[in-house]
Amino acid sequence: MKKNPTPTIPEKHRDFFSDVYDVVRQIPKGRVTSYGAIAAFLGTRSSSRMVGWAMNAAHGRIPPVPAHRVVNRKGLLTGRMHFSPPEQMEQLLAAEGVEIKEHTVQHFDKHFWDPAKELQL
DNA sequence: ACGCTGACTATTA
DNA sequence: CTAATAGCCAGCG
Repeated sequence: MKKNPTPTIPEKHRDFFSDVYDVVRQIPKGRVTSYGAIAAFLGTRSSSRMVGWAMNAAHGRIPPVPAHRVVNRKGLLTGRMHFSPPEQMEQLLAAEGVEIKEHTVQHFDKHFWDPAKELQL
């Protein structure tokens, strides 16, 4: 245990970053997850926005963070506009076997990967 | 210091 | 199903 995951007192939000990146990097190929799932796994369920914020800082990070595998709870690739070419995100997902239509993950529940259930600690 | 914005989600109508 | 509202918190003008 790192410390109390209190959302109001992230003494070192850096831990939050590390945790987010660690989880995202463990997403299996061809799977996707949501910001809320990661946030809930970290204990900051309500701070799902902070996950996206962490993702924004994930660019240029090594080892690389597969941020393209993280979408919102509807399966919509809301973060596509933050990639070099916005279409890169769905392109990467498509290359991993994830069907994308109208910037949205098809069969989202099927490709969904929940760290709290699959990773389990 | 104050208000607005944003890679979000859950609840309520 | 959609629309509006609240909660969340770092960053920026």
